[in-house]
Amino acid sequence: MATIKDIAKLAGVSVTTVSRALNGYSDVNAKTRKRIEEIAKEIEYSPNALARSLVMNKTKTIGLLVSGLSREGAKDNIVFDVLTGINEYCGAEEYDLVLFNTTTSKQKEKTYAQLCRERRVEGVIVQGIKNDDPYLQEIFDSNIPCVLIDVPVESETAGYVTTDNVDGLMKAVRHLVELGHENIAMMNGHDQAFVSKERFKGFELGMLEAGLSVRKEWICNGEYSERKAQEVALQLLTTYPEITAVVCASDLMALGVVRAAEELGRKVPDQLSVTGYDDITLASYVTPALTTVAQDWFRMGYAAADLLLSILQQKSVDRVRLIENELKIRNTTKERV
Amino acid sequence: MATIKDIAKLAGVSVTTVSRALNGYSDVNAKTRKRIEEIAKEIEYSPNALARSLVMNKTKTIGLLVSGLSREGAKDNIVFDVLTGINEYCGAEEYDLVLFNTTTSKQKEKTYAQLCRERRVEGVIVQGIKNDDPYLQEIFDSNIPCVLIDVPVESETAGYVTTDNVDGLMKAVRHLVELGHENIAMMNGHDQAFVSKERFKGFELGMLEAGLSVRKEWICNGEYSERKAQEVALQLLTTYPEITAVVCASDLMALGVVRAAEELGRKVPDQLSVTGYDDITLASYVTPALTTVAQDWFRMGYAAADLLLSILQQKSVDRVRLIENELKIRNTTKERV
DNA sequence: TTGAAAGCGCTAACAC
DNA sequence: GTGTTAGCGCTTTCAA
Repeated sequence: MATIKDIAKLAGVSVTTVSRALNGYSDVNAKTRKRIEEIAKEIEYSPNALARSLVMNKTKTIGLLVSGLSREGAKDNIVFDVLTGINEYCGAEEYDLVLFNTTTSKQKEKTYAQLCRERRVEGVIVQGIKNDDPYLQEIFDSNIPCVLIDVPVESETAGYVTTDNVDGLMKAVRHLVELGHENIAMMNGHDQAFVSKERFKGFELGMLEAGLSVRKEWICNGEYSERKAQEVALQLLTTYPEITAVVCASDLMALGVVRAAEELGRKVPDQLSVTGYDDITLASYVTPALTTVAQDWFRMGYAAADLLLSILQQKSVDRVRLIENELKIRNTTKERV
Repeated sequence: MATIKDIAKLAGVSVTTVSRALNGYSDVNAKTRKRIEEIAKEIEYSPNALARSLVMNKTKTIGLLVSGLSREGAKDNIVFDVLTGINEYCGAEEYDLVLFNTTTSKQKEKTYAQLCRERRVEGVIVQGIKNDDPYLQEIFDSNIPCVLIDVPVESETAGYVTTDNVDGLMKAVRHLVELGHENIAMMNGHDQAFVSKERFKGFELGMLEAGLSVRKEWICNGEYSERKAQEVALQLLTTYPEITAVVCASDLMALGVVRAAEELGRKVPDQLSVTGYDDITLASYVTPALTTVAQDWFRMGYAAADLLLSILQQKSVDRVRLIENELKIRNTTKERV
């Protein structure tokens, strides 16, 4: 593979001159530069990014730590959308992305900081990490520039992007209340997620606002899983048939709840209203189409990359980016009869 | 950031010894090794992969060239699934993945080979590239180890993974024929894809096998797009109401066809049978659930990584990997009335 | 405008 | 077992 040395030899100049010529420095004779450029093209020279990074101490690379990169993650297109957003922004800024490979088994061998330092990534975007992931503490402790999706971490070198989950869930509750519902249950995810807590807060606030009481037995955890939510909802709706609406913390769980209702012979939305959260692709394709709080995952990814690069450039920007959400009313919610 | 030099100084040995100790060579005194390892841990040393790669001429990195990494690609979870499969295999083999950023605008500035050589990736996996993409020729010409998904390229350094698309489509046709259909149309994708040609071949063969004639006017192109397919199908079914079944080259297009049928007041599957291809997540969630030819994208990604690493290790394995497909009979196909 | 030389952090002959 | 030395391909003082 051709190096600047080869070019230097062929052009009869020093490597210094070649380096300068190719990097667009002004103090190079026009003719020399031209000759060097020609030779470079001819011998198909491409700069060795490794060598350059080594000496410049900059890699133009950012790391991606993705927890949901598993077979299951395909159903909600969230991870994918975020990735696309990141990719879009980084592409424009000439940054490359490296996907860190972090199976749980591997986490024991290598710490987060090791992972980052080895590859000398300039910063990291973290997605889908749970509150109890050992890496999270490390992210806190290390001072590697980092942006998290939906996990609140703020520091000199870290920030996060999220949506207003409290408000998002309130929108869902309000909608249900407007439709006359009073016996509203909530299917939350699990406790290891920041967003779960926020969404629950939104539920409480929404109910409070409407003068409705929150019944503890009507709050369940579906582990963000369709199957689990279905199971739990079956139980819930059997025990408390007076429930007329269920707000869910994810679309997948909402799908599970709808299924449970069907199992019990309760038509959605006529005999049960259900709302989701996320607006995954499935939400609008399924029958009945899900009423849900839409999050723009692409924009979140895009914003995350933007924020990270700002941090890298030492810009003193706000460390948190809030992306808007929006209630999409479709066919799983209806007036209480 | 700590280097082996630092360790060497602290341990009072040479950098060579440190290097050897940390890399598990046998010719290091046990005590020396222990001391070195302790110091390394203490000062939080992590090896600089850049420096190592530079001298070893091996990066343990493979490049990913993904065309469908766009907002649209989220609907079919194909890209994501393949990525997951690749990630899974590479993780186990300690390879990292770098996502090449290739917006079309950027392709003009940087050639494929440049992209790869700059980052010194050991090999590349290419997904979603169209026949008319300028990069494809470059992939041919360069001798960078490469594995393509669904594009037949075979050489010393290149291979591909695909499914038997001819057979896959024949399965769909056979199924329809068994249900008594004779007036079968095909909604193909576009001409820039290898798989389109194969699937069309399968259609012809399937029809031939059943003693049915292929009518040219009944073959259309939906550009692998839901909307376009719907548009085209509307036209087709209006002009030729005698058509009782449509086989599609993708699920998304099948969805479009179903929609077109609905528009025309024709119930699927009662008054029109439709088959898809891919078995994307939507396929089984939509109502009616799509009868489709399932491809295991995860396995394809996994196999691609496996094949690429084999090529890298100079193994003289077969350059093509064929993954099985399977007809999933669901609710968009029914006996002709 | 150009070149010599040093050095980024690491590995690997080779010598001791 | 351990150290010396050279060198991977590049950028960057500093001097000419």
